[in-house]
Amino acid sequence: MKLGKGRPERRRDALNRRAIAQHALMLIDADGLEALSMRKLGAVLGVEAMAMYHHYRNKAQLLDGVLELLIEEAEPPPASQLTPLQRIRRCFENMRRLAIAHPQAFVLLPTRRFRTPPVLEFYERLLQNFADAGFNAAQAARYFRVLAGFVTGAGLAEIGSRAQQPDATPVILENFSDAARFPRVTEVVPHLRVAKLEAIFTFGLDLIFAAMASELSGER
Amino acid sequence: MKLGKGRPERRRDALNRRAIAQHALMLIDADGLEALSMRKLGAVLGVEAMAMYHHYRNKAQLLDGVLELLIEEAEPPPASQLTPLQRIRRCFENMRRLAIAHPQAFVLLPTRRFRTPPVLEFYERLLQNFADAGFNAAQAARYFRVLAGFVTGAGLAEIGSRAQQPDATPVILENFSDAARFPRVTEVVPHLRVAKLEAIFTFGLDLIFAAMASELSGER
DNA sequence: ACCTGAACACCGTTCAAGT
DNA sequence: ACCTGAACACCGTTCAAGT
Repeated sequence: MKLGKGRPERRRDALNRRAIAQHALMLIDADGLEALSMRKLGAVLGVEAMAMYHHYRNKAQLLDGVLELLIEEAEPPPASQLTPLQRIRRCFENMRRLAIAHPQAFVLLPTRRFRTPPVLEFYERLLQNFADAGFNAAQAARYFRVLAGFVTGAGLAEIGSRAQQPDATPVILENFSDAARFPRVTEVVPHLRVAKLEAIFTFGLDLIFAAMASELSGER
Repeated sequence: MKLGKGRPERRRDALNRRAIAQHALMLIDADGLEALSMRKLGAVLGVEAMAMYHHYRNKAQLLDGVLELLIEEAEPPPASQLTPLQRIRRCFENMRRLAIAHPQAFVLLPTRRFRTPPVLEFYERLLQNFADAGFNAAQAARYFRVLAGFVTGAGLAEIGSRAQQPDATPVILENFSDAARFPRVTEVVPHLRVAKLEAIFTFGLDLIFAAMASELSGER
């Protein structure tokens, strides 16, 4: 039977790399990175676990596929919009949003190396904005590293704050006696509540971008 | 038989929380966080896997025990030494050293919440230095978050760079044709080699500490 | 080319039992 | 109190086989 009328559908739209990665991300969002298994993923996709090995060499490469989906959401605005510095800032603000939107998957961003073409293409576009802004390669490397370090580190910390209650802090103070035992922690913790984290993130970005702007204007 | 002469030794010095965590850290350092298993850890300690459950409720709490060992190595200098700002800086420089000394375990620092007493005590001592420097609680929260974010994020990135070759970069450019395809990445990557990372880290810390000093001197 | 199914060598954790 | 040993419900991945 060729392309006849009532020909049975190919499983469910056939498997492909992107669909597999998308469902993996959904499972991670729902149950956490550790809970992702090839078997559960297969069950969600209506397929045996081993079917995925035709599309990804192993689980590590599947996680690289998930990373590709994440960085898509951090894409800087096109070169036709805003100034280069503003585009760079948008990109890193998008990364913070990523931490909030995918708290369980976000750790892939700072822990997996950039190795697949889509991720390298993203990196290329981001670095082009540094060149457009007027930075040479050494300056771009410095500020990229400082920005990426701050944004990913702050993102992970913010995830810790948001993990449990909506107004949680990254520190767990169990009972009231802790106020006497940890007075400095007790007074600082209210200032690290979820509602205050965006202002702190902005504060950190302002600090770094002020240095970038002043370097570009030759004030150093 | 009570305390007689030739009484057989208690297994091997008896198990305790610290010894278990220390051997867990050794296994993580050797084979990675994912490779740590209760069974392998038991084998190293000459004991069944289940013996550890008498000292830690589960594997997650064991990892909190490993975190306690890590933060010991980041301890700020005592209040009798240096200025408060210098003591804070030393503490975060120690954290970077931690990333290099324990690259496979370092991710525990930004991903696990501060919940056990030894970790909270460390946090209390670190925050006391912010108070000593003259920061109020809101300022301490801001700069702590910015510093911790930058240091942990930069630490994770540096681990990626050091992962493979001694002069590796966090990006993998497979073949020469990539230079044409990713020109900006190609020119920036040499500036992110391992030998340059300490200078970039120092650059980032300088930037943040300059802002802290200027806020303290009332220039804002 | 794409998927299945059995098999291998592992996991964390429970429970009941030993001393 | 501290540890063992069997058992349960899982893992990632290999391999040979199906279509």
